[in-house]
Amino acid sequence: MAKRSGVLEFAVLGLLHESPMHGYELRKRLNVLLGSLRVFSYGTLYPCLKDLVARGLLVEDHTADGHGHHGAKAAPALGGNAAAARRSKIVYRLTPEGEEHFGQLLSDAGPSAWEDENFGVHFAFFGRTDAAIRLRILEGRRSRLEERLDLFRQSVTRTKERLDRYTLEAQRHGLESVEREVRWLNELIETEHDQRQVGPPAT
Amino acid sequence: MAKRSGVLEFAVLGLLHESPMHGYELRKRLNVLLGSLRVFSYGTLYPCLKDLVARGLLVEDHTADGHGHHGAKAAPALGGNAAAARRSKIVYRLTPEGEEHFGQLLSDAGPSAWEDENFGVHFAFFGRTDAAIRLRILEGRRSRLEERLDLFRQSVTRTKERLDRYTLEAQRHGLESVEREVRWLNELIETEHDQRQVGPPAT
DNA sequence: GTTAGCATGTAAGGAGTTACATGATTTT
DNA sequence: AAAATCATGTAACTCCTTACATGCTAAC
Repeated sequence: MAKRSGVLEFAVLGLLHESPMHGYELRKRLNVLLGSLRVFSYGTLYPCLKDLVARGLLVEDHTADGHGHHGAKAAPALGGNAAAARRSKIVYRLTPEGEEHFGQLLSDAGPSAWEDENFGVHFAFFGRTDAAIRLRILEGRRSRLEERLDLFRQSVTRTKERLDRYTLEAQRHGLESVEREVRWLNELIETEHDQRQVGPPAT
Repeated sequence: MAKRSGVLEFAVLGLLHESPMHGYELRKRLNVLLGSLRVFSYGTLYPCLKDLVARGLLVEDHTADGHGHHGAKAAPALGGNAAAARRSKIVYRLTPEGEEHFGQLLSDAGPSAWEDENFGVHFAFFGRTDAAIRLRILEGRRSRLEERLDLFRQSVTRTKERLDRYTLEAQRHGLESVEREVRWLNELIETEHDQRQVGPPAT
Protein backbone atom coordinates (compact mmCIF):
# COMPACT_ATOMS: atom_id res chain seq x y z
CA MET A 1 0.00 0.00 0.00
CA ALA A 2 2.31 2.69 1.24
CA LYS A 3 5.40 3.89 -0.54
CA ARG A 4 8.28 1.84 0.73
CA SER A 5 11.81 2.92 1.57
CA GLY A 6 13.89 4.01 -1.36
CA VAL A 7 16.87 2.12 0.00
CA LEU A 8 15.19 -1.21 0.47
CA GLU A 9 13.30 -1.02 -2.79
CA PHE A 10 16.41 -0.08 -4.72
CA ALA A 11 18.42 -2.86 -3.16
CA VAL A 12 15.73 -5.45 -3.81
CA LEU A 13 15.40 -4.48 -7.45
CA GLY A 14 19.16 -4.54 -7.87
CA LEU A 15 19.59 -7.99 -6.39
CA LEU A 16 16.70 -9.42 -8.37
CA HIS A 17 18.17 -7.80 -11.44
CA GLU A 18 21.17 -10.07 -10.98
CA SER A 19 19.07 -13.16 -10.52
CA PRO A 20 15.59 -14.14 -9.33
CA MET A 21 15.33 -15.25 -5.72
CA HIS A 22 12.89 -15.88 -2.93
CA GLY A 23 12.46 -13.63 0.08
CA TYR A 24 14.44 -15.56 2.64
CA GLU A 25 17.55 -15.66 0.52
CA LEU A 26 17.03 -12.10 -0.62
CA ARG A 27 17.21 -10.94 2.94
CA LYS A 28 20.58 -12.59 3.51
CA ARG A 29 22.06 -11.16 0.33
CA LEU A 30 20.62 -7.78 1.28
CA ASN A 31 22.40 -7.76 4.59
CA VAL A 32 25.68 -8.73 2.95
CA LEU A 33 25.24 -6.11 0.24
CA LEU A 34 24.58 -3.33 2.70
CA GLY A 35 27.43 -4.59 4.86
CA SER A 36 26.05 -4.23 8.37
CA LEU A 37 25.01 -0.66 7.59
CA ARG A 38 21.45 -1.81 7.75
CA VAL A 39 19.77 -5.02 8.69
CA PHE A 40 16.28 -5.48 7.40
CA SER A 41 13.87 -7.85 9.03
CA TYR A 42 11.22 -9.98 7.35
CA GLY A 43 8.58 -7.66 8.68
CA THR A 44 9.98 -5.02 6.36
CA LEU A 45 11.00 -7.16 3.43
CA TYR A 46 7.86 -9.17 2.73
CA PRO A 47 5.46 -6.21 2.70
CA CYS A 48 7.91 -4.44 0.44
CA LEU A 49 7.95 -7.36 -2.00
CA LYS A 50 4.16 -7.46 -2.04
CA ASP A 51 4.07 -3.78 -2.75
CA LEU A 52 6.49 -4.12 -5.65
CA VAL A 53 4.35 -6.93 -7.07
CA ALA A 54 1.22 -4.81 -6.70
CA ARG A 55 2.95 -2.04 -8.63
CA GLY A 56 3.89 -4.40 -11.42
CA LEU A 57 7.66 -4.21 -10.94
CA LEU A 58 8.00 -7.81 -9.80
CA VAL A 59 6.24 -11.10 -10.47
CA GLU A 60 6.04 -14.12 -8.24
CA ASP A 61 6.98 -17.56 -9.53
CA HIS A 62 5.25 -20.17 -7.42
CA THR A 63 7.52 -22.75 -9.03
CA ALA A 64 5.43 -25.93 -8.79
CA ASP A 65 8.67 -27.87 -9.16
CA GLY A 66 6.85 -31.21 -9.78
CA HIS A 67 5.87 -32.45 -6.33
CA GLY A 68 8.07 -32.09 -3.31
CA HIS A 69 8.94 -35.22 -1.37
CA HIS A 70 12.39 -36.71 -0.83
CA GLY A 71 14.46 -36.16 -4.03
CA ALA A 72 16.22 -33.14 -5.57
CA LYS A 73 19.15 -32.64 -3.27
CA ALA A 74 20.63 -30.25 -5.86
CA ALA A 75 23.84 -28.80 -4.39
CA PRO A 76 22.56 -26.83 -1.42
CA ALA A 77 26.07 -25.89 -0.27
CA LEU A 78 27.32 -22.35 -0.07
CA GLY A 79 29.29 -22.29 -3.29
CA GLY A 80 26.51 -23.33 -5.65
CA ASN A 81 24.32 -21.29 -7.94
CA ALA A 82 21.86 -19.82 -5.47
CA ALA A 83 19.08 -19.20 -7.96
CA ALA A 84 18.89 -22.84 -9.02
CA ALA A 85 19.31 -24.43 -5.57
CA ARG A 86 16.20 -25.94 -4.05
CA ARG A 87 13.38 -24.02 -5.70
CA SER A 88 10.85 -24.35 -2.96
CA LYS A 89 8.54 -21.41 -2.48
CA ILE A 90 8.00 -18.02 -4.05
CA VAL A 91 10.66 -16.79 -6.41
CA TYR A 92 10.56 -13.12 -7.32
CA ARG A 93 11.64 -11.84 -10.70
CA LEU A 94 11.80 -8.40 -12.34
CA THR A 95 9.20 -7.48 -14.94
CA PRO A 96 10.22 -5.27 -17.87
CA GLU A 97 8.71 -2.37 -15.91
CA GLY A 98 10.85 -3.38 -12.96
CA GLU A 99 13.99 -3.35 -15.08
CA GLU A 100 13.01 0.02 -16.49
CA HIS A 101 12.46 1.40 -12.99
CA PHE A 102 15.76 0.03 -11.75
CA GLY A 103 17.46 1.69 -14.70
CA GLN A 104 15.93 5.00 -13.73
CA LEU A 105 17.08 4.63 -10.15
CA LEU A 106 20.58 3.84 -11.41
CA SER A 107 20.67 7.02 -13.47
CA ASP A 108 19.56 9.27 -10.62
CA ALA A 109 22.46 11.58 -9.80
CA GLY A 110 20.47 14.04 -7.69
CA PRO A 111 21.39 15.12 -4.16
CA SER A 112 19.49 12.25 -2.56
CA ALA A 113 21.98 9.85 -4.13
CA TRP A 114 24.80 11.09 -1.90
CA GLU A 115 22.96 11.42 1.36
CA ASP A 116 24.06 9.10 4.15
CA GLU A 117 21.13 6.74 3.80
CA ASN A 118 21.31 6.31 0.04
CA PHE A 119 24.95 6.57 -0.88
CA GLY A 120 25.73 3.02 0.16
CA VAL A 121 23.13 1.44 -2.11
CA HIS A 122 24.03 3.59 -5.07
CA PHE A 123 27.66 2.68 -4.58
CA ALA A 124 26.83 -0.99 -4.30
CA PHE A 125 25.38 -0.89 -7.83
CA PHE A 126 28.14 1.21 -9.38
CA GLY A 127 29.13 -1.78 -11.47
CA ARG A 128 25.91 -1.27 -13.43
CA THR A 129 25.97 2.54 -13.29
CA ASP A 130 27.02 4.88 -16.08
CA ALA A 131 30.51 6.33 -15.58
CA ALA A 132 29.32 9.95 -15.70
CA ILE A 133 26.70 9.26 -13.05
CA ARG A 134 29.24 7.51 -10.86
CA LEU A 135 31.48 10.54 -10.99
CA ARG A 136 28.71 12.98 -10.11
CA ILE A 137 27.62 10.89 -7.16
CA LEU A 138 31.16 10.55 -5.83
CA GLU A 139 31.79 14.27 -6.17
CA GLY A 140 28.43 15.11 -4.63
CA ARG A 141 29.21 12.88 -1.71
CA ARG A 142 32.57 14.53 -1.27
CA SER A 143 31.11 18.05 -1.15
CA ARG A 144 28.50 16.86 1.29
CA LEU A 145 31.23 15.60 3.61
CA GLU A 146 33.29 18.74 3.16
CA GLU A 147 30.33 20.88 4.22
CA ARG A 148 30.08 18.73 7.27
CA LEU A 149 33.78 19.18 8.01
CA ASP A 150 33.34 22.96 7.84
CA LEU A 151 30.45 22.96 10.28
CA PHE A 152 32.39 20.66 12.51
CA ARG A 153 35.50 22.78 12.62
CA GLN A 154 33.45 25.91 13.23
CA SER A 155 31.73 24.40 16.21
CA VAL A 156 35.08 23.17 17.49
CA THR A 157 36.65 26.62 17.43
CA ARG A 158 33.52 28.14 18.94
CA THR A 159 33.30 25.77 21.87
CA LYS A 160 36.96 24.80 22.21
CA GLU A 161 37.41 25.28 25.91
CA ARG A 162 34.94 24.04 28.58
CA LEU A 163 34.62 20.61 26.96
CA ASP A 164 35.66 17.54 28.86
CA ARG A 165 38.17 14.97 27.67
CA TYR A 166 35.56 12.56 26.35
CA THR A 167 33.57 15.05 24.35
CA LEU A 168 36.78 16.27 22.77
CA GLU A 169 37.87 12.72 22.07
CA ALA A 170 34.54 11.93 20.39
CA GLN A 171 34.76 15.04 18.25
CA ARG A 172 38.31 14.25 17.23
CA HIS A 173 37.43 10.71 16.27
CA GLY A 174 34.36 11.83 14.35
CA LEU A 175 36.33 14.45 12.50
CA GLU A 176 39.01 11.97 11.51
CA SER A 177 36.41 9.50 10.30
CA VAL A 178 34.96 12.05 7.94
CA GLU A 179 38.39 13.16 6.76
CA ARG A 180 39.23 9.55 6.07
CA GLU A 181 36.11 9.08 3.98
CA VAL A 182 37.00 12.19 1.98
CA ARG A 183 40.42 10.75 1.21
CA TRP A 184 38.77 7.51 0.15
CA LEU A 185 36.48 9.40 -2.18
CA ASN A 186 39.42 11.30 -3.61
CA GLU A 187 41.11 8.06 -4.55
CA LEU A 188 37.95 6.72 -6.14
CA ILE A 189 37.41 9.91 -8.11
CA GLU A 190 40.96 9.83 -9.37
CA THR A 191 40.55 6.25 -10.49
CA GLU A 192 37.37 7.17 -12.32
CA HIS A 193 39.22 9.90 -14.19
CA ASP A 194 42.05 7.57 -15.13
CA GLN A 195 39.67 4.96 -16.47
CA ARG A 196 37.79 7.53 -18.47
CA GLN A 197 40.97 8.26 -20.41
CA VAL A 198 41.87 4.62 -20.87
CA GLY A 199 38.55 2.91 -21.39
CA PRO A 200 36.16 3.48 -24.31
CA PRO A 201 33.57 6.27 -23.85
CA ALA A 202 30.56 4.05 -24.58
CA THR A 203 29.80 0.43 -23.70
CA MET B 1 1.98 9.58 26.01
CA ALA B 2 4.23 7.04 24.39
CA LYS B 3 7.62 5.99 25.65
CA ARG B 4 10.19 8.09 23.85
CA SER B 5 13.55 7.12 22.43
CA GLY B 6 16.18 6.13 24.90
CA VAL B 7 18.78 8.11 23.04
CA LEU B 8 16.90 11.37 22.88
CA GLU B 9 15.63 11.12 26.42
CA PHE B 10 19.07 10.33 27.76
CA ALA B 11 20.67 13.19 25.87
CA VAL B 12 18.02 15.66 27.00
CA LEU B 13 18.38 14.69 30.62
CA GLY B 14 22.15 14.92 30.36
CA LEU B 15 22.15 18.37 28.84
CA LEU B 16 19.61 19.69 31.29
CA HIS B 17 21.68 18.15 34.06
CA GLU B 18 24.45 20.56 33.08
CA SER B 19 22.19 23.55 32.99
CA PRO B 20 18.49 24.37 32.46
CA MET B 21 17.54 25.44 28.95
CA HIS B 22 14.61 25.97 26.65
CA GLY B 23 13.76 23.68 23.76
CA TYR B 24 15.16 25.66 20.89
CA GLU B 25 18.60 25.89 22.40
CA LEU B 26 18.45 22.33 23.64
CA ARG B 27 18.04 21.16 20.09
CA LYS B 28 21.17 22.95 18.92
CA ARG B 29 23.27 21.59 21.78
CA LEU B 30 21.81 18.16 21.11
CA ASN B 31 22.98 18.20 17.53
CA VAL B 32 26.45 19.33 18.57
CA LEU B 33 26.62 16.70 21.31
CA LEU B 34 25.66 13.88 19.00
CA GLY B 35 28.00 15.26 16.35
CA SER B 36 26.04 14.85 13.16
CA LEU B 37 25.32 11.25 14.09
CA ARG B 38 21.73 12.22 14.56
CA VAL B 39 19.76 15.35 13.96
CA PHE B 40 16.54 15.64 15.88
CA SER B 41 13.76 17.89 14.69
CA TYR B 42 11.38 19.93 16.82
CA GLY B 43 8.65 17.49 16.00
CA THR B 44 10.58 14.95 18.03
CA LEU B 45 12.01 17.14 20.73
CA TYR B 46 8.96 19.01 21.97
CA PRO B 47 6.74 15.97 22.42
CA CYS B 48 9.63 14.31 24.22
CA LEU B 49 9.96 17.24 26.61
CA LYS B 50 6.24 17.18 27.32
CA ASP B 51 6.46 13.51 28.02
CA LEU B 52 9.33 13.96 30.45
CA VAL B 53 7.36 16.68 32.23
CA ALA B 54 4.31 14.44 32.41
CA ARG B 55 6.48 11.74 34.00
CA GLY B 56 7.79 14.16 36.57
CA LEU B 57 11.42 14.11 35.45
CA LEU B 58 11.40 17.73 34.27
CA VAL B 59 9.63 20.93 35.25
CA GLU B 60 8.92 23.94 33.08
CA ASP B 61 9.90 27.43 34.19
CA HIS B 62 7.67 29.90 32.42
CA THR B 63 10.01 32.62 33.61
CA ALA B 64 7.65 35.60 33.70
CA ASP B 65 10.68 37.89 33.49
CA GLY B 66 8.62 41.03 34.27
CA HIS B 67 6.85 42.02 31.08
CA GLY B 68 8.49 41.88 27.68
CA HIS B 69 8.74 45.05 25.61
CA HIS B 70 11.94 46.78 24.50
CA GLY B 71 14.56 46.39 27.27
CA ALA B 72 16.71 43.51 28.50
CA LYS B 73 19.33 43.18 25.80
CA ALA B 74 21.34 40.92 28.09
CA ALA B 75 24.39 39.66 26.16
CA PRO B 76 22.82 37.51 23.44
CA ALA B 77 26.18 36.78 21.80
CA LEU B 78 27.64 33.30 21.44
CA GLY B 79 30.13 33.50 24.27
CA GLY B 80 27.74 34.35 27.08
CA ASN B 81 26.15 32.18 29.69
CA ALA B 82 23.42 30.53 27.68
CA ALA B 83 21.17 29.73 30.60
CA ALA B 84 20.95 33.33 31.68
CA ALA B 85 20.70 34.91 28.25
CA ARG B 86 17.31 36.31 27.30
CA ARG B 87 15.01 34.20 29.42
CA SER B 88 12.05 34.39 27.11
CA LYS B 89 9.92 31.29 26.99
CA ILE B 90 9.88 27.88 28.62
CA VAL B 91 12.99 26.78 30.47
CA TYR B 92 13.23 23.11 31.37
CA ARG B 93 14.94 21.92 34.50
CA LEU B 94 15.55 18.49 36.08
CA THR B 95 13.52 17.47 39.10
CA PRO B 96 15.12 15.31 41.80
CA GLU B 97 13.40 12.35 40.13
CA GLY B 98 14.96 13.42 36.85
CA GLU B 99 18.42 13.52 38.39
CA GLU B 100 17.85 10.13 39.91
CA HIS B 101 16.72 8.70 36.60
CA PHE B 102 19.69 10.23 34.79
CA GLY B 103 21.97 8.66 37.37
CA GLN B 104 20.45 5.27 36.69
CA LEU B 105 20.93 5.68 32.96
CA LEU B 106 24.55 6.63 33.58
CA SER B 107 25.16 3.48 35.57
CA ASP B 108 23.66 1.16 32.97
CA ALA B 109 26.49 -1.00 31.65
CA GLY B 110 24.29 -3.57 29.92
CA PRO B 111 24.61 -4.63 26.28
CA SER B 112 22.33 -1.87 25.06
CA ALA B 113 24.92 0.67 26.16
CA TRP B 114 27.35 -0.44 23.47
CA GLU B 115 24.99 -0.88 20.57
CA ASP B 116 25.46 1.45 17.65
CA GLU B 117 22.53 3.67 18.51
CA ASN B 118 23.35 4.13 22.18
CA PHE B 119 27.11 4.05 22.45
CA GLY B 120 27.51 7.64 21.28
CA VAL B 121 25.30 9.11 24.00
CA HIS B 122 26.81 7.02 26.73
CA PHE B 123 30.25 8.09 25.63
CA ALA B 124 29.20 11.73 25.51
CA PHE B 125 28.41 11.57 29.21
CA PHE B 126 31.50 9.61 30.25
CA GLY B 127 32.68 12.67 32.14
CA ARG B 128 29.91 12.00 34.63
CA THR B 129 30.14 8.21 34.49
CA ASP B 130 31.77 5.93 37.03
CA ALA B 131 35.18 4.65 35.94
CA ALA B 132 34.22 0.98 36.24
CA ILE B 133 31.13 1.53 34.10
CA ARG B 134 33.15 3.38 31.49
CA LEU B 135 35.52 0.47 31.22
CA ARG B 136 32.77 -2.10 30.84
CA ILE B 137 31.07 -0.10 28.13
CA LEU B 138 34.29 0.43 26.20
CA GLU B 139 35.14 -3.25 26.40
CA GLY B 140 31.62 -4.26 25.47
CA ARG B 141 31.75 -2.01 22.48
CA ARG B 142 35.05 -3.51 21.45
CA SER B 143 33.78 -7.10 21.57
CA ARG B 144 30.71 -6.05 19.63
CA LEU B 145 32.91 -4.67 16.87
CA GLU B 146 35.16 -7.70 16.93
CA GLU B 147 32.18 -9.97 16.42
CA ARG B 148 31.28 -7.86 13.46
CA LEU B 149 34.80 -8.16 12.08
CA ASP B 150 34.59 -11.94 12.29
CA LEU B 151 31.30 -12.09 10.40
CA PHE B 152 32.70 -9.71 7.87
CA ARG B 153 35.85 -11.68 7.21
CA GLN B 154 33.87 -14.91 6.97
CA SER B 155 31.59 -13.49 4.33
CA VAL B 156 34.59 -12.10 2.49
CA THR B 157 36.32 -15.46 2.26
CA ARG B 158 33.05 -17.12 1.30
CA THR B 159 32.19 -14.78 -1.54
CA LYS B 160 35.66 -13.59 -2.49
CA GLU B 161 35.48 -14.10 -6.23
CA ARG B 162 32.52 -12.99 -8.44
CA LEU B 163 32.29 -9.60 -6.74
CA ASP B 164 32.83 -6.49 -8.79
CA ARG B 165 35.40 -3.80 -8.06
CA TYR B 166 32.96 -1.54 -6.28
CA THR B 167 31.48 -4.10 -3.96
CA LEU B 168 34.98 -5.16 -2.97
CA GLU B 169 36.00 -1.55 -2.45
CA ALA B 170 33.00 -0.93 -0.21
CA GLN B 171 33.75 -4.02 1.84
CA ARG B 172 37.40 -3.05 2.20
CA HIS B 173 36.52 0.46 3.33
CA GLY B 174 33.88 -0.80 5.75
CA LEU B 175 36.28 -3.32 7.22
CA GLU B 176 38.98 -0.71 7.73
CA SER B 177 36.51 1.64 9.37
CA VAL B 178 35.63 -0.96 11.95
CA GLU B 179 39.27 -1.89 12.51
CA ARG B 180 40.05 1.76 13.03
CA GLU B 181 37.33 2.08 15.67
CA VAL B 182 38.71 -0.96 17.45
CA ARG B 183 42.16 0.63 17.61
CA TRP B 184 40.56 3.80 18.96
CA LEU B 185 38.81 1.81 21.66
CA ASN B 186 42.06 0.05 22.53
CA GLU B 187 43.72 3.38 23.17
CA LEU B 188 40.83 4.58 25.29
CA ILE B 189 40.81 1.39 27.32
CA GLU B 190 44.53 1.63 27.93
CA THR B 191 44.15 5.20 29.10
CA GLU B 192 41.40 4.13 31.49
CA HIS B 193 43.68 1.50 32.99
CA ASP B 194 46.51 3.98 33.40
CA GLN B 195 44.29 6.46 35.15
CA ARG B 196 42.93 3.83 37.45
CA GLN B 197 46.44 3.25 38.81
CA VAL B 198 47.20 6.94 39.10
CA GLY B 199 43.92 8.44 40.23
CA PRO B 200 42.14 7.68 43.50
CA PRO B 201 39.78 4.67 43.46
CA ALA B 202 36.71 6.57 44.66
CA THR B 203 35.48 10.12 43.95
C1' DG C 1 8.69 48.06 8.03
C1' DT C 2 10.16 43.94 6.45
C1' DT C 3 13.24 40.18 6.50
C1' DA C 4 15.66 36.91 9.34
C1' DG C 5 16.04 34.20 13.14
C1' DC C 6 14.13 32.79 17.72
C1' DA C 7 10.66 29.92 19.86
C1' DT C 8 6.84 26.57 20.35
C1' DG C 9 4.03 23.50 18.88
C1' DT C 10 0.56 19.86 15.98
C1' DA C 11 -0.99 16.38 12.39
C1' DA C 12 -0.05 13.05 9.29
C1' DG C 13 2.51 9.68 7.89
C1' DG C 14 6.83 7.15 6.49
C1' DA C 15 10.14 3.58 7.75
C1' DG C 16 11.22 -0.16 10.19
C1' DT C 17 11.24 -3.33 14.44
C1' DT C 18 9.62 -6.99 17.61
C1' DA C 19 6.84 -10.49 18.62
C1' DC C 20 3.85 -13.60 17.09
C1' DA C 21 1.95 -17.37 14.16
C1' DT C 22 2.55 -21.12 10.97
C1' DG C 23 4.24 -24.76 8.31
C1' DA C 24 7.68 -27.29 5.31
C1' DT C 25 12.20 -29.56 4.90
C1' DT C 26 16.59 -31.28 6.45
C1' DT C 27 19.64 -33.05 9.69
C1' DT C 28 20.72 -35.76 13.67
C1' DA D 1 10.84 -38.46 16.03
C1' DA D 2 13.10 -34.30 17.67
C1' DA D 3 15.65 -30.27 16.68
C1' DA D 4 17.31 -26.99 13.55
C1' DT D 5 16.78 -24.15 9.90
C1' DC D 6 14.27 -22.70 5.89
C1' DA D 7 10.40 -19.99 4.52
C1' DT D 8 6.42 -16.79 4.66
C1' DG D 9 3.74 -13.82 6.64
C1' DT D 10 0.76 -10.33 10.09
C1' DA D 11 -0.27 -6.92 13.91
C1' DA D 12 0.99 -3.73 16.86
C1' DC D 13 3.94 -0.51 17.95
C1' DT D 14 8.17 2.82 18.12
C1' DC D 15 10.58 6.41 16.55
C1' DC D 16 11.24 10.07 13.89
C1' DT D 17 10.39 13.34 9.87
C1' DT D 18 7.98 16.71 7.01
C1' DA D 19 5.00 20.11 6.50
C1' DC D 20 2.24 23.14 8.55
C1' DA D 21 0.69 26.87 11.81
C1' DT D 22 1.77 30.60 14.86
C1' DG D 23 3.76 34.52 17.05
C1' DC D 24 7.59 37.09 18.95
C1' DT D 25 12.03 39.74 18.70
C1' DA D 26 16.30 41.59 16.42
C1' DA D 27 18.57 43.62 12.67
C1' DC D 28 18.85 46.19 8.46
